[in-house]
Amino acid sequence: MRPSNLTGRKKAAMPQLPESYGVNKLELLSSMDILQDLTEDEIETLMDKSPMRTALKDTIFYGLDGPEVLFLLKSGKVELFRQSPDGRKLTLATVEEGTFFGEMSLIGLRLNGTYAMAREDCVICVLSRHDLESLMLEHPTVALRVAEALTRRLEETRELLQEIAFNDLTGKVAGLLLQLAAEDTNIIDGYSHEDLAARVGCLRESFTAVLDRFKRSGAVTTGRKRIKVIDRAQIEGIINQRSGAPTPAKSDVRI
Amino acid sequence: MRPSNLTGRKKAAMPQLPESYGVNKLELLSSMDILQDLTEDEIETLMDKSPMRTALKDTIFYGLDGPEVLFLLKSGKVELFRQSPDGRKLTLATVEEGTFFGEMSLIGLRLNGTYAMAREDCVICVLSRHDLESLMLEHPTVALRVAEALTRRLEETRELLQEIAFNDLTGKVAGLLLQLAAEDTNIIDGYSHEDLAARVGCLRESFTAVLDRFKRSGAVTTGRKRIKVIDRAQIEGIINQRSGAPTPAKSDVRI
DNA sequence: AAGGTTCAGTGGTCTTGCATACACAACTCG
DNA sequence: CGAGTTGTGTATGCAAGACCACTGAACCTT
Repeated sequence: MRPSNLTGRKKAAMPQLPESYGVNKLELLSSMDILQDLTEDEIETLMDKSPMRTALKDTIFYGLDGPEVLFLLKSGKVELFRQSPDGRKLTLATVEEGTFFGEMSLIGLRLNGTYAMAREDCVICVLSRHDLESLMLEHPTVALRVAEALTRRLEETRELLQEIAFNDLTGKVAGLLLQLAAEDTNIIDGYSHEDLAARVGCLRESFTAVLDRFKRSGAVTTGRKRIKVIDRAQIEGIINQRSGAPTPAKSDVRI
Repeated sequence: MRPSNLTGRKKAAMPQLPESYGVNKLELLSSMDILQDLTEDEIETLMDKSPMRTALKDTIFYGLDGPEVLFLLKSGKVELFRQSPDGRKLTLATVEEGTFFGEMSLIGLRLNGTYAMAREDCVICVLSRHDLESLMLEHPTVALRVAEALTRRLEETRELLQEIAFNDLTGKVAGLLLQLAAEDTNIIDGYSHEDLAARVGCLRESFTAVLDRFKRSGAVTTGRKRIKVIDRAQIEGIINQRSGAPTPAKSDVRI
């Protein structure tokens, strides 16, 4: 079942969200992280230029084609992922509302092999490369925010890279569980084993196997599309024993 | 020999580079990618504020500690890497002259578990977080360039991630060879098997084994710290057959 | 020239995780 | 309610790499 269940998605019989969406467009835009320093007027100007779109849950709305644009995610949740020729999927990042993606437009590239899938119904605002550039040039604070956000993501991606490179599967899964478990409830909800496997780059079966070991040792309990972390400390133990922890490291610091 | 040969580096009996370095400081700064839109005057002002340092080849000049600063690399080559508790090393990126690193200072963080090692003698200019921010706010073009550079790196890191996640070792090595081989000569020079293994996250022995297979099939020839790619096409074939290639992919593009 | 150190090449064993193949449970939708 | 779909649990063989233990060659230093 490897080769792409990406196609067989449910054609949600959900009403197409109306263009205006009934919500204050202004309010939506001002909630964007990178626009937070703009005045209402400035946002309004921007508003007029940038079309507002919707993407239904579980649809891939951006693939290999598509224009060079920056997406501002107003509401919903988007997953960015890549796919290997044999259909394996790797989740690069999950984008939450209030921020952007498609930053490749900054350097005149498309999302470039990366697909974007709505994990929830999404309201998205589209900014052309040109508009984005002038926005950044006219409002340095926006540019600064963009740089900050990009830095944060670069760091996250590096973290992920380190985790994938250093940890064995058990460690990766442990890390993922800790990362995803809600702070308060310690529950991971709405992800299938298949989804989670894609985030650590392994087979679904392998994921299930690891999770099963955790379950047996009492670290988690599971239900359909639901994992509850019981013994956080134990899982942290697993991950620390294998990687990530800052080494004292005897470096010749000298500059 | 796993646990850190990072210590036993050669204490190069090389003359400490003079502070001024005999070269025109102005010229150096204006060769920076992110500063290319500044006037000479502007660069001169900046110049006075930012100290100029040198780092000798093979020294780690930034570790877990250190201040929140942005480094502008004037000349030389810097390798950014992480290390697992058991001493394995993973190279995140190699920074070439004319660009920056230490961008974590933008969000008030240190390099954060990342070490920086000079692979060649380096001349580096240091910018405090505050100076960087004001520079970006006063000169939007600088901010734009920074954002562009960050985007490029994010993309590179994602590419690397995909490569590590999808390819088996053979594929990773193939990708690395293509990436590092000089365009003109097709030679990879100055890296030991140990270095290269660190970049694909495997043991030195495993790297040697893969390389040996390439050698036997006539795709490369080798010498001490020197690999020559003979049959580029063949190596490309290996990598493409396994990953990365854009899938036709039947996406429901709909927005 | 001698001794030490860094590189490169090899063989053998052991573990991990992939591939594959089912079985069954839970959910969905007509 | 029933059929199809999606999610989860297991078993088995197999291959890739990690790990370990050396060998010898190239290079550097004195």
